[in-house]
Amino acid sequence: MTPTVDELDVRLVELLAAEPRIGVLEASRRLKVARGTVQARLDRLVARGVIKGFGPELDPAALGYGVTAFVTLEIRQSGGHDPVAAHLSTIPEVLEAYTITGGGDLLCRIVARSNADLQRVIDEIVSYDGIVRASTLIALAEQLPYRTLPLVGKAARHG
Amino acid sequence: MTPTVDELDVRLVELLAAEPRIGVLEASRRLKVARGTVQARLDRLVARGVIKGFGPELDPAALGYGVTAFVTLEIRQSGGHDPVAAHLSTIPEVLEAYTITGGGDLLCRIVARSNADLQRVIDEIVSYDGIVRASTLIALAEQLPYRTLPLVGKAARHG
DNA sequence: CAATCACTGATCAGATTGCGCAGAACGACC
DNA sequence: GGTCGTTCTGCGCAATCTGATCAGTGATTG
Repeated sequence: MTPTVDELDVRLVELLAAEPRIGVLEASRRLKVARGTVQARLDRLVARGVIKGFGPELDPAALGYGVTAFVTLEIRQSGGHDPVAAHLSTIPEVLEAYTITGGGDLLCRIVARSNADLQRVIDEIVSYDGIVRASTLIALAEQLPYRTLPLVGKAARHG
Repeated sequence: MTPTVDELDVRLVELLAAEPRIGVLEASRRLKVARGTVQARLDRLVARGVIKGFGPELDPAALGYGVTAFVTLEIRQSGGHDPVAAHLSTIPEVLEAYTITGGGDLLCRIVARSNADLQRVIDEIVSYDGIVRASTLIALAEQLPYRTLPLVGKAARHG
């Protein structure tokens, strides 16, 4: 299988990650390649889905949501996950949710304005009928902020 | 406390999230405000930290890392978390890590190319001296992809 | 060998950016 | 009521960037 990305792609992605606001032209200068090349590479990366988008990254903490928690939900067997996911999607504080191994449960990441507010959010979550139980882990500190850059380098080296 | 964001900020952020590649000028046309306003709002949002950046969002799955898992690490008491975090940061497959309530443990999100590869990653993680135990939850499906947009709207309404 | 593909370096018109400025609207304050 | 500070507007300019295209070149492949 052809490597998904090559060395130039990696340099391009890293450059864009470091200085997102530079344009294609500037990027081509930094990378010492023709502008068309950068344009083509970018298009290809987006087309392949390696780059999902360039949307603004929002910081919940800066919006006042300083408390992060991980909640494991136990689902009632009947009904399945989809209705539950639909319910979760209506709650803004639920940032993401995954089904995980171990009895058809869900793991979701939620945020809140305070510990008291966290209680409110959890109550809102468990208010749904199909949810049997919720167990919460509060995140105390972010030891390693979300990142994907090292992965690109590895993917390129791996081939 | 002054609301972190107002209604115009929300519309701006939502617009940028929907179509990240449009420029300031186009955004000002869509929002029916002056270009300078959009520029000022954007600068302010970035300065406040609400917008952390515009970097490319990478999809691990498109890079061949289709398996996601959440690993809870039990840390040896002495030594603290920092050395462990440093160790984790050297492993590209570890995308993020949080300290969580419940005995000084760590929760981290990792990815791998396959279940077999997952074993390799976990081995690499636990190879570190300060880690006593690791328990893994494999993500079966992404019920709710990571999102923060609804939160902005809520933050604005809340005031 | 010929075809295919990616990269280069260049051109072009049109659009966008960064920047500054004067005026108007708004709320806060005295 | 008057004044100030802030924000938004609408405008203009020079400089830059974009999207598109084209011919030439080197590498790879069948």
